Amino acid sequence: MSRPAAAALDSVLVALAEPTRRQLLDLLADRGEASASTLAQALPVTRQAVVKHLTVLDGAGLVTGRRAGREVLYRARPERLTEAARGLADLATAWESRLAVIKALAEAPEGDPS
Amino acid sequence: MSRPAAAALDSVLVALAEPTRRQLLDLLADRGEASASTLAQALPVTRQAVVKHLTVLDGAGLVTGRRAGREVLYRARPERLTEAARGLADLATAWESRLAVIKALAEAPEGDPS
DNA sequence: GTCATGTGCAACCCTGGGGTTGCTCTAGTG
DNA sequence: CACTAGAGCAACCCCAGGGTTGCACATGAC
Repeated sequence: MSRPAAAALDSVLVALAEPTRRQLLDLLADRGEASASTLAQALPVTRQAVVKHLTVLDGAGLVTGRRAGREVLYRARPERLTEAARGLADLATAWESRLAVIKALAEAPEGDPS
Repeated sequence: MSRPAAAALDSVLVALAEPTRRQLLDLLADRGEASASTLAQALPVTRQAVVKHLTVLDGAGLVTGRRAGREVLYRARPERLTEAARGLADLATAWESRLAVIKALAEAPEGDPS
């Protein structure tokens, strides 16, 4: 069941790996909704750069945009973040069990009944 | 208390954003321990590339290496992943509460007592 | 001792993507 | 209507970092 989620997780991780994008999400969490132009004013980058980042974030599902008159307002989507967190947690669990198996085998009595 | 954790989270996210590194972690979870040379044989990249990735992963605390004779054996550290997952979950929660506040304000009666 | 295997370091190449500028187009405002 | 503020597009710059090759160094095997 986690197979299709892998790609989604990946895109979220890639999106979150960028400091500027993290900042953007932070700003959005603060303001609720904001346009690219507005967000750009709070950052040391151009509106265009912000737009690109928002595109990436949108691709990862971390953000949605809605048109309001002549501007586009974006807002954060915490659910996706939650899902990503769950994905990572699941991964961690999977690793742990795999490593546990290995450890068990290593500590098992030598005479293995092959 | 989550302030210093932010940097750690960032390094983990950056580390995990790389497909090859994800694969490396997967391999390590499978084998328990492995050297860079061994890991490189299972991937379409050079040992040097693997070494670089392992360095990054080590920097993020996702992996540890121990010297064993003339080779260095690495193994995954699921705990760090778990911590990262928690970090993301906390972030998500923070966003949600902030957005909830904003929404509440938006729906509040117009006559704000400024 | 010699040989083989594996690590460590350094220089280098090259693509991806973060960032910019410049322009056009659209939609509200006077 | 003319004017303005914001979105959208495209070309371009630049560098971080993923990947490579080549060689020197260390350690176990013979």
